[in-house]
Amino acid sequence: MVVEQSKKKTSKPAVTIVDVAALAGVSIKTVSRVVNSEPNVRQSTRTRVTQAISELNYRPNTAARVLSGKRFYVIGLVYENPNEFSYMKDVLNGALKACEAGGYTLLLLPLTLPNRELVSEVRIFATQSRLDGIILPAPMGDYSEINALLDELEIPFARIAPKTDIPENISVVCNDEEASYSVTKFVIEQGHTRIGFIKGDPEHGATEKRFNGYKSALKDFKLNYDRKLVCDGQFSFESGKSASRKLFKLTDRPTAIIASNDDMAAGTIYEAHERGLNVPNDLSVIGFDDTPIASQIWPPLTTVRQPIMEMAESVTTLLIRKLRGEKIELPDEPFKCSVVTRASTMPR
Amino acid sequence: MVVEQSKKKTSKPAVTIVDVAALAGVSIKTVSRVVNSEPNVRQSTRTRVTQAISELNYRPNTAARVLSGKRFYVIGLVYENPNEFSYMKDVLNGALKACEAGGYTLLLLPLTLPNRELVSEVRIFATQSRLDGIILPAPMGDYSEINALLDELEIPFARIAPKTDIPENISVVCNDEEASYSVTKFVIEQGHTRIGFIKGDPEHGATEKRFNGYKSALKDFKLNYDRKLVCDGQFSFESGKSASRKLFKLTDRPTAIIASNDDMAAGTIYEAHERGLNVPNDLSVIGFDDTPIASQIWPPLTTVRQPIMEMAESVTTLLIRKLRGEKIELPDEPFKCSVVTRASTMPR
DNA sequence: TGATCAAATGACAACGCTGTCAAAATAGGA
DNA sequence: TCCTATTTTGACAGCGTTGTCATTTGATCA
Repeated sequence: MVVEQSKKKTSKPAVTIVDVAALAGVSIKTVSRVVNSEPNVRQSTRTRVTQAISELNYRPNTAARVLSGKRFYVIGLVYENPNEFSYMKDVLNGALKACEAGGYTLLLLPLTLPNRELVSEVRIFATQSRLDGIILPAPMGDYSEINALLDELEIPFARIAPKTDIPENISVVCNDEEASYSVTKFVIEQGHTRIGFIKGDPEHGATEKRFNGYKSALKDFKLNYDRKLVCDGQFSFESGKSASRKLFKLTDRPTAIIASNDDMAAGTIYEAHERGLNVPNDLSVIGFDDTPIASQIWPPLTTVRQPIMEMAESVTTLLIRKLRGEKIELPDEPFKCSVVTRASTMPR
Repeated sequence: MVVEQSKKKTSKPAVTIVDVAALAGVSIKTVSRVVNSEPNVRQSTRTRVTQAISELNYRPNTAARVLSGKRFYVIGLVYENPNEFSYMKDVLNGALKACEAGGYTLLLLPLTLPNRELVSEVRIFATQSRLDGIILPAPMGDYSEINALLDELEIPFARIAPKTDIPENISVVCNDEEASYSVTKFVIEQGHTRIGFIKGDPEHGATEKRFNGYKSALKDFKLNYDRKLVCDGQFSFESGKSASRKLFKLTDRPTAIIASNDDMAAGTIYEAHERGLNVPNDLSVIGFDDTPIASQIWPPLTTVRQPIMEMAESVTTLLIRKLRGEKIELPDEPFKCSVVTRASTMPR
């Protein structure tokens, strides 16, 4: 018995707009109108076309759309390629979700900072990749050269957690200051009076807000603001180590340290171990962001969780809507952070 | 005062194949031949065209190519969306680099495991996203249903660190077994004789190899293989905690524990802290992968570094070459891992 | 009832490239 | 030198969609 092996590429003849038009009994242009939610199509016609589309399981050919129209159906995500990816992981997942829902493709441009080629890298990306819009997670949203460049190229962009304000620009923020206030209040209520604070990278929008929350909580609870208790950091583990080292050297050292993110808090705990300080008995430590490391070190960190993924999804959706020419209204309420209490803090 | 808003999009007239053809004094088809490295173009002609291309800074319009030809210039990356992203971050960066170099776009499909919709999710992705090939990082490369599906759809795929072997299939591995042997040998030479081992997720190809390296080192150095010293894990922090908990309960508990990845090693250290065991004085702990957490916990982990990014880049490049129809030869040498010694281990 | 106007629909070119196939150029051999 | 075989090049038709503009339909009003 001879078995005939088919070598032919079983190319299923993809469903095109022509098939839909034929089934619905209209012209392809009308199908196009329905697909793109354009006006001036009678409701009955629209229904007929919609039915044909779902019956045939039709999906527009992106290449043809791009070639014909002036959109690319691509959104770029320009980000600092971090050592610790958890923040970006959430951004990525949120943006991906929104892109998928909106029929867009997400294109990535990881960058290393600091970077003197920053603007030209973004320029090449923006011009060569044929994209419609760009998402700028912190701290990318605060480089005025990049903003100016994208304005020049007339590429709409949206920002996550920016520091600066740009009128009309799409952005999402969360209530960093309020959250920082809450967590500081929590520490104060646990009886601490000498509370150290490690600031983040000054490029990030969150840095100042978190610091302000700390200060106003101190003020409200009538605690002295001691400048010696505040150190600069850059959000990195290493910077957390060196900042906390300074704090430990103080004659009257703090009994609690609030670090502006989890990596720096981890650095603080590391350094405490090195000096034989027990966390939380000798020192309470607080972080921000609730990254995986927060629950994987010992002791696990009391920290502040931000809904990054939701923020990224929301801002991407807004950008897509804008690209579609829809009327959008910028969100007025910031997203809400929440305090996560774990074993790195205890009453004094 | 009325401000007139310009609505015009300053559309720069993109360079097309026609422009190049005109400048080079040939037909567009010949330009196409040169761009696609097709044969049967005289060297002198080829040079002329190449010059025109670089002079005009011409880049082919992907949409037009896709619409016209039968390639999509898209590669999919199907991965398990992990809690700890560092492995995937390296995979992502490597794949991105190769895609950029090869003129391909990378499309992401994060999946949650276990997932009963696994195959249908991949099917939708593969059929609806119009892609040419797929990268499957571990453990995605070892689901035979997915392999079968992609074969059925005739979509070439390449795998990173697979467990199983598929003839002709593109894949990269590293010398896990050898590395595991080395690190076990290192621990033995430090004087440890009771060495615990926490296995990884059985779905991962690395799991068995790492375990085998441990066993053969014990054998070569005439140490007893004690089954009670071996626990199962799933590569997660939590599984590391519960596995080490079992090991700590043994009457003759191990003085060193090798965990099959850093997360489980971190879990082991966490659990040691909880029980008042000092690492490394009372217990040496070893991880695998050299993820960020390895150097951010206290004590920092002795671990094994894998060149994931290079592996991902290499396998992606191979896939692209295959898609281009080039003759490729599968790598015969595995990538090399290296032992990174830090403070979580000490001589006994 | 017809005239007028807006809404709904359709015909068709264009987008930039590759595949097909025919034509031109070149090489090789008698 | 001419003829044939081979290499090199070009003309042109799609690919599936959207934009433009013309045409048809339907609604409104005199």
